[in-house]
Amino acid sequence: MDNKKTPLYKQLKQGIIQKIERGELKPGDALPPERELAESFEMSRMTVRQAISELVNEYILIRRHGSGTFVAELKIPHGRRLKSFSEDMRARGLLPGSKVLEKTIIAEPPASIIADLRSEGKLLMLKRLRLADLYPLAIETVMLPIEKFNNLESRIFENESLYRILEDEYNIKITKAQQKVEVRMPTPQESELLEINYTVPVFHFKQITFDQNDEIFEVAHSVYRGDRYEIETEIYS
Amino acid sequence: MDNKKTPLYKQLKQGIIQKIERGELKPGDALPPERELAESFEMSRMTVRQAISELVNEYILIRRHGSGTFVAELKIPHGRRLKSFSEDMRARGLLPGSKVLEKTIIAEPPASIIADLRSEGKLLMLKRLRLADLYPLAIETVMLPIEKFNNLESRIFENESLYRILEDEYNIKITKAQQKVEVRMPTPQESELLEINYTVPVFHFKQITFDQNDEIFEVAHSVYRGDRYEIETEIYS
DNA sequence: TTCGAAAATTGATATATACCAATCCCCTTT
DNA sequence: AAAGGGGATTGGTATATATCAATTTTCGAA
Repeated sequence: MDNKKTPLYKQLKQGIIQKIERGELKPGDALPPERELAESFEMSRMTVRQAISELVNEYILIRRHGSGTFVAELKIPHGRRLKSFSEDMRARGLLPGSKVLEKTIIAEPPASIIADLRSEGKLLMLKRLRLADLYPLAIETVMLPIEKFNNLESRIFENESLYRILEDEYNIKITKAQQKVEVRMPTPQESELLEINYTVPVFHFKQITFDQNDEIFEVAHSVYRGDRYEIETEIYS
Repeated sequence: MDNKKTPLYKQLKQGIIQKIERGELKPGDALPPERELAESFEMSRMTVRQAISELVNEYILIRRHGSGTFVAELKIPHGRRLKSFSEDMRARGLLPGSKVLEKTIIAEPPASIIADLRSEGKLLMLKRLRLADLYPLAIETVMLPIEKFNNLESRIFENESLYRILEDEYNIKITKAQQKVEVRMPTPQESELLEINYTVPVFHFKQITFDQNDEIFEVAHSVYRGDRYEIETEIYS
């Protein structure tokens, strides 16, 4: 993990996230004190603080002055916070997982995708089976304009959050998404991958995601099992 | 401004916010470079960065490496407004309609509703078929604690907005709602009322609605045809 | 004039240090 | 055993400095 390209504080951040996702750190657990982390990872306390600060901003950790830093309790849905699959699962107390089904470069994207992305270049298509507690929950197909994300395909591994890679490696901050949700019956291929009977309906999410410059950087289609998933939202007038 | 109690970086943060609010800094405008701010406000650059970092996290400023720091473009306040069925239909260019199926007083509400409403009294149950351009689109079941709404049952007529009655006659203002959305197959009764084949899946919305005092005043269940309805949302992080 | 390389500018990462402030915890006193 | 005081622990604020990396600007060569 001593990659010279990735900043130190991001490496620490990743390490902490992994410990949480592996269950080595559970909600309510205390992190080692900042001074201790600094010493054991051989970095300055300021650098440790930068890693922790970002995690606090993402509601993953909580700081208590004089007391310590703790893994955040799983909470009621964060209003309408935009969540990645991993965050969503964690918030529901489930272990997120992922299995890459397809990773392809599409030279000539279909017209509907071009219209959504407002760009005509080549696409990276990433199709993943999403797991919750090791059982299939969703099929997610993400399409990204390849020219914006150099060498992205080689950085994608199983069980790693795509959004985190985009944020940490390409400095993309997700700010907004437009989403349409339909309900329909699964295709034969979908019901096989999701391991459901053909009589179980599915959610079909169609999402367009915007970065901090209000540019579209992703079009995603997700198909969720209707028998094991429900949407929770809080709406304001 | 040299208040010894408030941290330096917060003072700077406040100052920047005020300049934006007064219009001295407009969306798209560049802030002075960090080194310059540090010098003119007589603080270290790290302190300046802390102030700016918090504003970046709040999407008030945007940093561009090598270029500068800028005031963020205005966000659209809220993508997800709480809409009544009528508003929702009109926004989609459809003519809303309504047909009362049942209007009953329930003396002994089921446990699940008591838990949601946090009140044990009698309920008014109102079950309506919702129409879009005169065709059935949804079945909506609303439950209200009768003691809060004296004589409400006699004021409900066809094709009148329940929310409007509550607001005008009982001074209830809707502020917030929690919603869960499931997908499932319709019951025989539902498919008959909605005039759909038994193979067409439906959305099932379960909503708890809060008034201006954060008190729950309504529990609603709605079943929407999956072949003629889709959810559209805009999500922010 | 146009292209491209070099320089300047600006934010990003990282270290070392100092002291303040809230909380915790142990030990003394009652 | 309970209450209180006071030091130890832990996060919070602030400075000074150095170097890297992305972008913009400048300016010379073609």
